[in-house]
Amino acid sequence: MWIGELANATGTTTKTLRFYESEGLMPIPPRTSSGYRDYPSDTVQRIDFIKRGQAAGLTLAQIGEILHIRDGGNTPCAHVQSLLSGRLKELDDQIADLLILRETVGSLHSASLRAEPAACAPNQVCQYI
Amino acid sequence: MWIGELANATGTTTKTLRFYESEGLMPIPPRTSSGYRDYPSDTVQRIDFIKRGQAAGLTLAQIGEILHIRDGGNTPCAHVQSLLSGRLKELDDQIADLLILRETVGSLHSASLRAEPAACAPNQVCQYI
DNA sequence: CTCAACGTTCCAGTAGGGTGGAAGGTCAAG
DNA sequence: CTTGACCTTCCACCCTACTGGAACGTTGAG
Repeated sequence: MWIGELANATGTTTKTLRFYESEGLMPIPPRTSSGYRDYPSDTVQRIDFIKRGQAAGLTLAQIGEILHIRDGGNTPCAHVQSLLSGRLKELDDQIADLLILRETVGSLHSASLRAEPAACAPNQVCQYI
Repeated sequence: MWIGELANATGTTTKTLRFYESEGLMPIPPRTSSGYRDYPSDTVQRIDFIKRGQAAGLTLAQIGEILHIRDGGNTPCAHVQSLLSGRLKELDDQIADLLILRETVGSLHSASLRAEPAACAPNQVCQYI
C-alpha cells in the first residue's frame, strides 16, 4: 500500500507518516521502481500502536523506544512497565500541581469579582495578581 | 539601576529581561550615555508582577495585555477578571482530562504489571498499550 | 495526450519561554 | 594601564509534533 492509502487507513496524513519515518518510528519501507513507498499492510497496526501510545500520553521518542525493542526481536514488557509507571507519576504530580494552581487562581478570580477599579493602588499593576 | 542589578533583585537573568523587553512587556528604559539600560527602581514591582502572573498560569502575552492596559492609564480589573475566569475554565478542563488519562494509564500500568512476555502476541507491538 | 490526483524531496515555520554564544564596548579597582 | 566583570547587539538553538509550500516526477482514467 502506498503512503496515502496508509494515511487514510489510519486517520493520519502522508506528512505525518513521512515525519514518523524521519523520526525513526517507521521501518524503512521498500520502494516501487518509481520511488514510491510501498508499505506492507501490517504497517497499519504499527501506526495504530503509535496512536494508542500517544493517547496514553507517551512521547514519540518513548513510543519509538518500545518499537525499537520490539523490532530488535525482544519483548518490551519491562520497558513498557517502567514508561507507564513514570507516566503515572508525572500525571499524579501534574494533577496535584494543577489542583493547587486551581485553588490559587480560584481565589484570585473571586477577589477580582469584588474589584473596585477606584481602589486600584497607583503604585502597582493589579492588586488581584 | 542597571540590568544586572535588576536581574539580581528579581531573581531573573539579564537575558530574560532583554527578552521581556523584546516581547513588549517592559517599558523602554532610558539609557546611560554609554548605552546601558538604566531602570527606575520601581521596575522591580513590574517584574514581580510578571512572575506572579506566570505563577497563576497566565502566558506572557496575557500578562502583557494587563500591563498595556495599566500603561495606558486604565484599570485592568475587567480584563483581569476575564483572563482569570478563562484560566479557571482551562484549568478545570485540563484537570478533568488528566484525571481521565490517569485512569487509562493506571489500568494499562496495572495490566503491564501482570505481563508475561511469553504471552506477547507476535503480530502486535505490545498488548498493554 | 492530457489532467487530476497521487507521489517525491527539501526547507521553513508554528507555539512558548527562554538560553547560548560570538564579537565587541564600558566601568571600576588595583 | 590592565584586568575582570559588566554591558551591548544579533543570530541561532532548545523542545514537541507536526504543517505548509515549492518544485518536480508518476499513475491511471477519459
